[in-house]
Amino acid sequence: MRTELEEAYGFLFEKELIEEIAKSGTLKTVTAGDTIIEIGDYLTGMPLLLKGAIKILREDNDGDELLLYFIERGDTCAMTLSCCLGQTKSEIRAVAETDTSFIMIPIAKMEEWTVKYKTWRNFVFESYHTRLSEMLDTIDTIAFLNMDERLMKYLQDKVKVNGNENIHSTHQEIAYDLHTSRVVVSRLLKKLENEGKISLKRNHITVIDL
Amino acid sequence: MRTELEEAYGFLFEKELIEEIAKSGTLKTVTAGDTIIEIGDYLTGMPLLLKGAIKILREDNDGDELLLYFIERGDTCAMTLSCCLGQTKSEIRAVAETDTSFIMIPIAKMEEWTVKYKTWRNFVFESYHTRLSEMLDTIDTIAFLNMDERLMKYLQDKVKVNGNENIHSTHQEIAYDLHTSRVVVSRLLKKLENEGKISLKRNHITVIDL
DNA sequence: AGATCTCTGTAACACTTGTTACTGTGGGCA
DNA sequence: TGCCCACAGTAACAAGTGTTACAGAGATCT
Repeated sequence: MRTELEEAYGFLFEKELIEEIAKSGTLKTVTAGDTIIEIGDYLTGMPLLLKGAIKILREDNDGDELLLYFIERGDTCAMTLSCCLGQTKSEIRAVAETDTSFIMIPIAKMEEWTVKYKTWRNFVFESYHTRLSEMLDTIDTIAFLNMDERLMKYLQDKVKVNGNENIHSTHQEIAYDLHTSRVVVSRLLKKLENEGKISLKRNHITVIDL
Repeated sequence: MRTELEEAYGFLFEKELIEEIAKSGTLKTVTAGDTIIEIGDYLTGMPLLLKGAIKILREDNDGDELLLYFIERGDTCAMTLSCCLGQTKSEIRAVAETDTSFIMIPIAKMEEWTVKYKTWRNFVFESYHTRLSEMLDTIDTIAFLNMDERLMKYLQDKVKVNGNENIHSTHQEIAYDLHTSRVVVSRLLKKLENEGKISLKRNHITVIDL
């Protein structure tokens, strides 16, 4: 854990803070597909991502889902942060996109470090900033783009966070993330394939050139 | 200014902090319709709303607009906050919804107070929290609701921030905020009128019961 | 191999939203 | 008063997306 912590956050935090994090935090490891946070959960801490990627989902009253964004190494979930500080329930679901490891920081420490370490304070503010930007980006996407463009963006993001042009998803899974129907996804994927941008196989999409 | 400051923030901040705010901040007054922040602006400070309401808009590359949310008394714009701290350009436009007055806080003070006053720190975090919630709400709205439901929500919000059931807007203005076309708005408004929920006059909508 | 199940492809249709075009109307102004 | 202009109402159509239904293809299990 110590090595990974240094690797992902060493350039951000001073030695003593890394030390404190290592001491107070608990290492968690989850495998792809695991639900890390469920909507309505009370959060006991805030996660610092060491390895892997997490996808953050929103759900409406009818159980319809929508992918908000991905979180990667070096990120924390400001939504979580926000929930911790406000002692409110989580408004989002977090699911491991890949095999993932992260450190859980107890709430109490967060406040303490905010006063004690400037680097931590900056990190927290920076996290809020990137999270707000990410949310703006999400809004742009759903407000200004058509479904075919959203799908392309989705595939690009998938390739990026997985570090692999091969996407192992069914059309139905993609449909959930984009909050549309399987048929629509199949239709648009087929179009992309005909344009030579991707290649389709069962349970498996290969991105060629988007 | 002092009185209004006490009124809006007295229950949040201690005497000394209010004092400091009054000393360092500059009072600004704008009239309905004025643009306060333009996309791409570098921000020199962060606004604390005293009176009135501000609407926050997003714009895409084609110049298409979308209303994100309203800010009211006691709020600050976390987006601004975020920009200030990150020293980045504004990603949003802020337009006075009503006649509005606010205090501009210089960036330097923000950092200082963050360390010095717990109440200020909490306020900043709280602002981020409410802003993230607001953004989530916006995402829910555009992702999960149909245009007729979005329109109803919009009218309700308008009534709330203006404190008046009479809305002085043209259909075109509403269409801009909702990122749709004038014809669509007219169509849906007419439907709402037929359902007895609103009454329509030229340049003027009265909300009866939504 | 055959049975079964999940995933994908496709057609046909419905619904919502956006577009174009035209009409009428209310209000201000010469 | 009459003209003009911005605003609102409406129809007809286009485009995008969602829904239903069904067929076939690929994987898995016995």
